[in-house]
Amino acid sequence: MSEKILLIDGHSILNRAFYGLPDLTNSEGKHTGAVYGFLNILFHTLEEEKPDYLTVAFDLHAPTFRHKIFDAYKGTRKAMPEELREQVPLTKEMLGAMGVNIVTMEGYEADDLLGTLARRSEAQGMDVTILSGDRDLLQLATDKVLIRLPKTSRGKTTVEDYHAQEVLEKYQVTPPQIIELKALMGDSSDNIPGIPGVGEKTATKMIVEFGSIENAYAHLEEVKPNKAKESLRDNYEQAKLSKTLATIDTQSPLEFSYDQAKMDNLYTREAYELCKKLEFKNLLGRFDKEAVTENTIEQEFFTCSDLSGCEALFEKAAANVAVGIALLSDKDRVFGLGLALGDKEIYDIPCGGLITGEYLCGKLEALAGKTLLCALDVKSVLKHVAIDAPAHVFDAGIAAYLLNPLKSNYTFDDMAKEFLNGMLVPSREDLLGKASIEKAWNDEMEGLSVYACYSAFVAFACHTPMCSALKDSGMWSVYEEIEIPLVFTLDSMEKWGIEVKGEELKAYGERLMVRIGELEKLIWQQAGEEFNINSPKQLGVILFEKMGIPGGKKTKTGYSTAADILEKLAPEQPIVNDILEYRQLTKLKSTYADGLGNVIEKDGRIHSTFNQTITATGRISSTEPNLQNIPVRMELGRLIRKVFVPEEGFVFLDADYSQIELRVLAHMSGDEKLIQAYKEAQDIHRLTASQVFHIPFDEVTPLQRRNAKAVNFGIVYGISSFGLSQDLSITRKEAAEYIEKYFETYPKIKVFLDSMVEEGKEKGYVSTMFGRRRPIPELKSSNFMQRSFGERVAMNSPIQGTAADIIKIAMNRVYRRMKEEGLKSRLVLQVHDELLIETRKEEIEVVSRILEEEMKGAAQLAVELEVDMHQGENWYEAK
DNA sequence: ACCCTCACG
DNA sequence: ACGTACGTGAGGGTC
Repeated sequence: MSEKILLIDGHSILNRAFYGLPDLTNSEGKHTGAVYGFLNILFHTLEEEKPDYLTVAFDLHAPTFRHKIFDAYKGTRKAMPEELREQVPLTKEMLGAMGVNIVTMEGYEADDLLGTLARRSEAQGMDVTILSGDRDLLQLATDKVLIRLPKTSRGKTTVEDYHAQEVLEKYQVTPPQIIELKALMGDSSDNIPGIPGVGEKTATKMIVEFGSIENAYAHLEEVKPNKAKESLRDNYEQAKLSKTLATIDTQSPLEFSYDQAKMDNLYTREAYELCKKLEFKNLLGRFDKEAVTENTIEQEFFTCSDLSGCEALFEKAAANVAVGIALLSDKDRVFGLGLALGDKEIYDIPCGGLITGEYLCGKLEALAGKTLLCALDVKSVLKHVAIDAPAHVFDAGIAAYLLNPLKSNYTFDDMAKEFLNGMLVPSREDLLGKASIEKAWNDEMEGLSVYACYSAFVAFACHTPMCSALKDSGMWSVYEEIEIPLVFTLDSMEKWGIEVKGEELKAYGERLMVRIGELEKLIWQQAGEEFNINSPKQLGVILFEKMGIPGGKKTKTGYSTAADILEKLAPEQPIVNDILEYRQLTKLKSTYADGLGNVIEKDGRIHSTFNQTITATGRISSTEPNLQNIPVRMELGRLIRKVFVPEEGFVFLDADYSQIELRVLAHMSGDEKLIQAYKEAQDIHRLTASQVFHIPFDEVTPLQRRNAKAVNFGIVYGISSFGLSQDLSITRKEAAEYIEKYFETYPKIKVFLDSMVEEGKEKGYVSTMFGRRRPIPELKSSNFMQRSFGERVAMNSPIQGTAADIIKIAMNRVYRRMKEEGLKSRLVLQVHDELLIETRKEEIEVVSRILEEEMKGAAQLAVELEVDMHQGENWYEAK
């Protein structure tokens, strides 16, 4: 078999990669997308071609022979965006690091070098493959010279392959005749003039018939159509010039050594380091770890699988100030442990033989009092390891969340990059793909032990820098006094769960189903056809086209059929009311009756997960299932709460803060009038109405009260006249007047809200009373919408976040007191301003007192924190 | 995977 | 002129 050489048109492939792929930047802000794309194309081609020699040709900036014969020639000088230009040297550096042969020559374009090498190699009996994005190269195709043109569209790369035969098939001309075509048609990107009035069709016809421009000129009378004939006659000299310009010089005096072009291992240590620097993590997997990672942390990873070794490790760990731990586990099993004792002592301890999950957890429990246990997610560790001492743990996930609550997840690779001096480590997905821990364990995936080691190491190594960052930003107390104790409070709530009567839930669902069936028939009847009522698309067509209900488009994808829109549009239409009822019932059925039924565990209870690192403001969230959005506003939905019941011998005590956010606002703004209002009245909305509209308290109409209430809400949300007008179905002007009057009544509130926006713009973040921060990058946006959003967020977050801080403090205190006082009652749910306690009947009085004391006493505000409390045999009654 | 709708605070 | 109230999660439809 003959040898093969792969020749690459450097600039042209780089161009393809730049325009075909989304741009990337590394954390230093360097543009790297084109380099990355180039390498991907290179690697793929190498895998397909398996060449013996490899060379990449680049243009130089110096003028070429073409410029000498034609002033206007552009060639490689066409404008290149700065983002791409700066990637050229980077690509060359990368190719250099991989030992790839690069050729350039003054006075010649890359095309000429490729052509020269193609002809020389062909003459030596080699097969040649040229990789380029430029169709001009097709003139070089022969039986032995393959031109490959990668095309990227919509992220997918396909390659067109051309030997001489394929050129003939596609263009009806031979490869050398491609030059004739280009000379006739011209090429605006190279500034090759071509001849006027001749496009692809005419040019092809001419060359197919006459073979060349010269021969066509010789038979000028036969050239058709007339326009082309005249143009060729008038522009013959120009056409010949264009031909010279378009011809690739295959005889350039290039000095070339096949020795240097010989394929060798590209995956060198230098290339690896550069890939790391540029953060091409997906490419790192291509490198042979053993050969390139001599100086990386993975060298310090060891597996310990014998009991005596394990004992020694834990003994050593106990002497440390801190250790990193990563418990490999799922909900009910432990598979192993990652343990980091230092930067150079990182172990994974898989379960097996005498090392059982119980053994490891017992060891960790014993270790907890002696050394600080650092983990990425302490709550998940608590599921297996009985620790109840906040002072014994460090939670890197929570620290990272406080330092930037806007991220969607907190992974160890991100933490390493951010807190360990840009250290690049493989991500969980790099190591395990999409596999769960259980699957990775069962499949004996290699990455699992590496995953354990990295997790433990990053948690360990981040401890010091994260603590410093928390202290520097004034969030240490939020971390230490609120969030870390909360880990244990939430863990306890998750473990207890809440009892749900499955049978009653089922019966409720069946009752809904009867009415849903009726409504479905009714709706279909009125529509005159059967359709999927749950499909907003189909429903839109029925309502707004078939039935001709007036109403415009509202969403990006079509008609809006949201409840508030339908209510405003056609409150009188029977079908609309039926649809709204249908929607309500199907929601109750699918999300609540069925949804909750599916997550009742064997103990008859639902164990939701309370997530501590999700929200931007500091609230917690609840998932699988979400127990923070159980219906309450509508009676039918509210009935679902009857299936949430306490265990035998217990009752529910439900305690909720009364208007906590508005009280927080009163405190933070220091507005005397609002503070005074809270000291005087129970009905703050009525009082607001009376003060804002200058009416005696007793004469406030229900409508005025409703309006005042909406304004109060609006203030907390970061007031805008548009939002308020939407909510109250009034004009924007009227809404603006309400707001203005409100601010006249409570002037310090305006001052406060403005100051929050100001502070946000200045510092880039706003803070709660307790120092929790929320960054607001949108405030710097040049986009009006974005910036306005940022302003509303700046007004809302300190209020919502402070309320979140307060209830978290209360939860921790309630939890601690019930524990310390040896009570059997337990906290089971938190719904932002509400706590639900499953209370032992004989403890009702003491727990009520604890709730009231700790909730009211969680913060000292200028206004009282008022708490409403109810007792019941189920959640419905207790609310 | 993304949108729409709707449940809660 | 832009086109929204703040914060969430789940289910169903659509592509």
